[in-house]
Amino acid sequence: MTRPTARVLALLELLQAGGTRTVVDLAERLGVDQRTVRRYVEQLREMDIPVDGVRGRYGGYRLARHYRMPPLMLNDEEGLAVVWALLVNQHAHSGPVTPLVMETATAKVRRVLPAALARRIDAVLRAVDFTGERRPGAEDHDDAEARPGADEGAQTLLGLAEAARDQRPVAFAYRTRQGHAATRHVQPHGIVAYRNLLYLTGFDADRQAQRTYRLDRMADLRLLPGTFEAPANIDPVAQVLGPLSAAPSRYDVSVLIRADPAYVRRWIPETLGSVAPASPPDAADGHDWLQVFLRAERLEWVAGTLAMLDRPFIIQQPETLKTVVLALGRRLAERSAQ
Amino acid sequence: MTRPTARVLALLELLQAGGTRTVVDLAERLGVDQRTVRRYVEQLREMDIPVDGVRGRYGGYRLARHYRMPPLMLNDEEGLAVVWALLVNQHAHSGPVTPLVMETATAKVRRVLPAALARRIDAVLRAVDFTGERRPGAEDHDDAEARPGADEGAQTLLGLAEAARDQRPVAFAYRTRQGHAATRHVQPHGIVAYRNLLYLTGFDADRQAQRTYRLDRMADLRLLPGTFEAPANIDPVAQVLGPLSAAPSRYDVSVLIRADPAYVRRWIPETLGSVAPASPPDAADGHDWLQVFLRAERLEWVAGTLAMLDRPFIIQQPETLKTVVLALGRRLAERSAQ
DNA sequence: TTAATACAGGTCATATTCCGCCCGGAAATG
DNA sequence: CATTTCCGGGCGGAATATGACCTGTATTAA
Repeated sequence: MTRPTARVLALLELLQAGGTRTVVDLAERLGVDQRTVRRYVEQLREMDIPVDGVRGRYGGYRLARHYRMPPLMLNDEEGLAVVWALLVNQHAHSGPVTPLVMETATAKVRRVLPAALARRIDAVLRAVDFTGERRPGAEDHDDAEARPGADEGAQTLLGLAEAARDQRPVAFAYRTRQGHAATRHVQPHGIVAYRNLLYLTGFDADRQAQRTYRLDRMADLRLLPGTFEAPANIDPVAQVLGPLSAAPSRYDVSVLIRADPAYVRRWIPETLGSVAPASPPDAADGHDWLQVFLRAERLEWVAGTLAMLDRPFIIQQPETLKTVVLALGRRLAERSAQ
Repeated sequence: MTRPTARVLALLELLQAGGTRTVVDLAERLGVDQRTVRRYVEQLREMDIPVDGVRGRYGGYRLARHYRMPPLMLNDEEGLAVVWALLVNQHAHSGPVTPLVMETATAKVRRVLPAALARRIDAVLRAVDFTGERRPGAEDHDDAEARPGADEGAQTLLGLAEAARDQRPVAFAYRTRQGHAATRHVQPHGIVAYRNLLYLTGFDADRQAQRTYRLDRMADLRLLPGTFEAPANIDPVAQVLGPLSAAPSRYDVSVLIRADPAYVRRWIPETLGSVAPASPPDAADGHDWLQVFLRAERLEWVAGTLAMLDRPFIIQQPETLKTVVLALGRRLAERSAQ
């Protein structure tokens, strides 16, 4: 019992006995100074063990009653669902928490599962190999970028959600795309999960306008005093998806493509364009043609997609797209000749 | 985690996750020297915590099976991690269990969380909108297909994992790509999660050959009597990825591309090809060029990808690819003229 | 057999931490 | 109001933890 670690553990055991104990009492039993007992309590709290301090006469320290997880009565499928979900997320690393947290959470959950189920699930964990693939779908984002707020991701999400629910304005440091950091004052409306990223929509008090923010670019979230009135008709999803598909300097593209709808859909997600059967301009062959509308930031991307599809197409709009496709065709021809 | 005390307890937590861990692993996780980890183990042993040391290759430290520290409550981040993972999986519907099971599991987990945390997480669930996105990355599979075995997916996975661990042969009904159903007798070796699908690798007793099966096409899994000897060198991952990237009628493609590696990686996943910096053939500009090797089933796909990338490239191999790219370029030019 | 892996543990110089002892403060009780 | 109890800052010296380096040994694969 000469080591601090052992004493902290002993303190935990004392508290686990139940009831409320004063610092004086604890200090005597552990053979250390009262101040040291307080420091130990501090340590336990840092380990997320909820030690309540009751002030005043008849006060003392006590353990919050639900510091142990009650046994989770999950059946086989449910137990697997929980562990599996954690595992997949850990590998994909989407969402607001780090893989490390996923791991400790998995361990804790596993420990409260019924022994028989735990053993079965261990077999699964050992048998299954996850390929090292990254989750695709990051085309729209610069993923190379570091995530400085990754550790506090959970707190940011929890805090924003509560603020939105309670209609309380928030402030946070925001790193813009250019790397500048600045403080934003926002009335949070909703949070949208899209393509493995989280976005906050809200009303920017400084700019007096609706804005969208990426949660992984936020830091130092804090509540501001007061409340706000949430506007009636807000659609956070539309607000997030809108700018992504209908950006300021956008092109409305209209093309006919002779292909299978499902095939086309592999390259043009729903959020970017519509795909519908169409009758061809010349009545030669009566079907197979699709009318595709889409909005794009760059016509080069559209040209590339048309090339990737490698199906007959007819460009209707805009005229410029024809030039871009022609240019791409020439570049390809040229390069292939080398 | 700067305190020694906290680190010792953290080590205990790590060991409680189960399994055997090496000192190197533990030292990295705790951020201390290996010697220090050994000292920590010593401390735990002094506290009568039975830490077994397993020597030799595949050795490591492990907790004696009986010892169980009371499972601590999930903290904010961990609670969020569990619920979030379930939620994401529910929407993406990957893995072996149905969304309905996800839902009941989520409800049960939510109920054991401390009230304060449960309230915070409820706020998150209410605030976050999931866009209706399907998980991308399904290009290789026919996802439209129904999943008849979805309900028993969990049992199939659990059963196969146990069979693989215990080296017991199994039988199951298998629906082939053409829709035929037939019974297979297999010695299960490993399970691989790839692109949201699960694959079993094993030795087909009837065909006397290594085979790969999709778990979502299996039904009526049952154990067969007897055991089998698992071959020494099996690599389930390679066996699953092999046929996908190195198909029978394949092309070895070698190109130089002048672009950013991360940019190229968006279109060429790791499983399909390698990307490495290269010196250009003409020493004109000394950098920026990447040497890309990839294997493809169809050269048209390679040509489309080169078009999509829209960066300067030089085709090295195969000669045929030049023709294909040239043809694509001409088609594009032609179509854009209409 | 040899090589590789991984636990076991000694020693020593140097940080770092821990501890007890101050202190003033805040909250509950009566 | 006084009392009890938690709360936590600061300080200096003692105790401890740490990393670097080293030798040894058990186990397994080739």
